[in-house]
Amino acid sequence: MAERADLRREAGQRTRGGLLTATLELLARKGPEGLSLREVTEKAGANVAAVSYHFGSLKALRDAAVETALERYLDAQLEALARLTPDSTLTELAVGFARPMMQALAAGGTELAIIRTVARIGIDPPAGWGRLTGKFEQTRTDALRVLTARLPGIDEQELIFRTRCIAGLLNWLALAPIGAELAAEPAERIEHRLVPILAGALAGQAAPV
Amino acid sequence: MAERADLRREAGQRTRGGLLTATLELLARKGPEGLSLREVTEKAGANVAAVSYHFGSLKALRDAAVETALERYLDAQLEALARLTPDSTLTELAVGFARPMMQALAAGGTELAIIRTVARIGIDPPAGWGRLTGKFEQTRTDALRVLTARLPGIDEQELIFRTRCIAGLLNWLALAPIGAELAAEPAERIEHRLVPILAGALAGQAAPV
DNA sequence: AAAGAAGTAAAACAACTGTTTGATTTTATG
DNA sequence: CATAAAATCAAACAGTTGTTTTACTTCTTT
Repeated sequence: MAERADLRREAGQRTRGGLLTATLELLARKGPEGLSLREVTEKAGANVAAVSYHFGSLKALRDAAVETALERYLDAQLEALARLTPDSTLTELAVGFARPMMQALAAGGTELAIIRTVARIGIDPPAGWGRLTGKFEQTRTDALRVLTARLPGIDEQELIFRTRCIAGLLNWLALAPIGAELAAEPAERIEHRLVPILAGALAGQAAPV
Repeated sequence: MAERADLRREAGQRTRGGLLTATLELLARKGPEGLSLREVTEKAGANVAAVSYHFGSLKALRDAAVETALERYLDAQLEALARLTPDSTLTELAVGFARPMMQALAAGGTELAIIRTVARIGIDPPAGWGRLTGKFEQTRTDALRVLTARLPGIDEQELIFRTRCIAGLLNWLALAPIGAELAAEPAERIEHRLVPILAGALAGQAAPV
């Protein structure tokens, strides 16, 4: 029977998925280097051989988990940026960048694990971003459309740099203790505090006040 | 003879110091978790037992290296902030924060290793900052003096948060590839690009433009 | 010159790492 | 029901980890 075959496959995919989520959480906590085979399998309730069986190696499992995390985050990011129009403000752009990160920070659990992993690989990026390069660059062009309209006269290269700066700041908040402190507050208040900072960084401040 | 005794001690302190700087560079490259005993000793040209002999354990060596790095960086930071006066501008404050990090980024070598280590422990801070807590808080009060004067009407708690944000951004630049790209440019140009971003983040931008 | 402290060095230690093997169980299909 | 594929499991693999032990050299002091 075909349905029973699917059930069997589901059972197989269950330990496979368990390994992925366990890896995700450990990645977020200890980073790519600190990932241990026994830790992963114990957390997932699976045998050590399951990693070789389902993924081939621990490194392959790690890469798969990282790619999963990055794609989920990029999708959330692109969705938030899709609301931008040609005459969106810098503040709205900042919201588009901050919201996915902040929501995950407030949610905790797997969501938090994902953005932490994304932030970690922002420090030590894997050799090839593979098929996610497109989505990644898409976020940049989305941002650039608003920035060139709101900040004419500033070099496009410079605008890209500022975009990467605020992304870096958000990544830092995902990893460092200050982000955890921030996450204790209600989500809307987080955004209210953070967005002016991001928008200010994007706009820059040339003259001394 | 006393001079000969000193020479002997110098020989002892030489391998001790070699272990420290080797640890520093490896910490900067692989982080606190990725530190390996054999790697350290080979890089320092010392025997594995030297670590136990001089520091007691690898963890103790790591802590000693971290403390050394943090103190050197805090001293540089405090020196830069000491130039601030009651009527310094936000830009000058941003310079005070950015300059030590940027100079080290451009210098490379041990200087770079130090700020990378400092940035890493910003993510995973050791349990007790120990005797460095004072210097650490000093940087915050130095910044606060300028901020409260230039940005009246903003909550002091919020100003501290913004200070930590720009420090986080600088830490991110020390670790992530974007920082390495930035470091390829001449030092004065780096500052010229970075300071407006930091000052803008400190000032914030409340209303949509 | 003898005794002793300070530092170095090679080897062995148990505990861990990721991976593989072979047997066993579970499930789907004939 | 029988057969074969899919999945799980305990056990063992070789390699690495940090630490300790022991012997040895080097230098200082008496």
